[in-house]
Amino acid sequence: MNNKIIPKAVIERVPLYLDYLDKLIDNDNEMVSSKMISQDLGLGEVQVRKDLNIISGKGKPKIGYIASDLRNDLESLIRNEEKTNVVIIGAGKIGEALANYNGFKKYGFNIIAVFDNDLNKIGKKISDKAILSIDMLKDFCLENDVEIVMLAVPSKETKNVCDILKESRIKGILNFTKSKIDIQENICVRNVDMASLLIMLAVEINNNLNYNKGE
Amino acid sequence: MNNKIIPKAVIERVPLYLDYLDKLIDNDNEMVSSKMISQDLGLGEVQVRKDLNIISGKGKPKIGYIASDLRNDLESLIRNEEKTNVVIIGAGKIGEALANYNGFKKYGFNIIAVFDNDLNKIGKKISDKAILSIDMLKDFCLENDVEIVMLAVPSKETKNVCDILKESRIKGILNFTKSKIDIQENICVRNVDMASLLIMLAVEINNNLNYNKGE
DNA sequence: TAGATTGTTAATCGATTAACAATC
DNA sequence: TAGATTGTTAATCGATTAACAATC
Repeated sequence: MNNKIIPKAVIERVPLYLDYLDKLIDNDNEMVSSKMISQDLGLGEVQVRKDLNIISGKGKPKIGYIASDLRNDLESLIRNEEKTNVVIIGAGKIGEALANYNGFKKYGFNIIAVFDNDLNKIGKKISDKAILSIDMLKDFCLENDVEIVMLAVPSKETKNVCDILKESRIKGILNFTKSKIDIQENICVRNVDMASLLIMLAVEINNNLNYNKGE
Repeated sequence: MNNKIIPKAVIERVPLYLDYLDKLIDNDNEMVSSKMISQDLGLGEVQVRKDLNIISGKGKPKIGYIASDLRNDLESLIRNEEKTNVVIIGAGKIGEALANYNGFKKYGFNIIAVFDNDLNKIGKKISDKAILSIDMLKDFCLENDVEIVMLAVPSKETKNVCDILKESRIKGILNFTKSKIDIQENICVRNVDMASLLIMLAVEINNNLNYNKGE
């Protein structure tokens, strides 16, 4: 269907648009225009127009977009299936926070299990999600069509887990470990590192300060 | 001193370099070249050379960089003071995960307290850090020179907290809430949203798949 | 028709990459 | 000196913005 490749810069803004539309639809707004969105989100008007055109392209001059249609097009960008199955690997602090977080469901992400190798944790639950043994990871993924893995294990475990994942037919990894993921097999990887986020903020702050002090 | 403005794209790579140098120094390597770094991190050679030149500029032809000097220059990008004081606001799942995470210290970030408005939590501790009442937030920040705030409260609380923060002389906010932070006052904001990260990964996956199916 | 909003084409800006000159 | 690595200048690429034509 939609076989245009979507520029990376646009992808970064998809969650923003989705969220905005959700609120709009909740408030019973039927129509929406690029101008509205751009103003409310603080983005450029042309930028939004261009983004929406790439993503949906169903805008009508003078009228704008039908909010629910636009939402659908944004959503179909995220997944083809009814639901996207996700598992969390690592039942430590981060894994637990992820399992408890309930903002994923709304976008069709279904967290169906948590994996760990700690015998004290296996068998227990985190907010309704069973903690299973890493030994079952591969079979579980294959049987349940798991598409995405959130990886939150200690760094030294990363390699082992990745070896298992290679054979688990998953499509993407959200990597919360410090280790670089070295997987070919056409698996998408996005790294999330709390310390990095803090560092980037700090550098921006210092830049900002130096700049304001005058050149 | 270093009053060059550092491009955003370079800032994104600073944590990567820092981490790489840490490992290198741990293994007693004294010297390092752009080529080494670019190969190990999978980046372009010229890109690394240019980045390091902007960040440090102390490279010597034929020799390369002194690893520890380079590390220092990267670190001085992060902060001018000895330590950067940080507080966490919100002692929920995310706040807790952040407080427990101990990867911040290494880069000079000092998490000195957690704030919440839940009387059941105030007075307790999360891994050594006291949970204090939000009422004390402003004074605490002023007295302790808090530079950065990690904000992990329920969305509806965001506005209130921001009003307090405006008067707390902080310089940056790492925003884990869904709400847009509307603060002028020269405060840097970086938004972190778990759902967004997952969405971006999912879009990339679908893009990738469509692309591979041939145009 | 007139006005508002769309999509598109061209210009600008910033980041990456390629080519090369400088130097320990 | 020759070789390796640096920093810099110019070319390319991608994203944003500005200007405008198309249309409900």
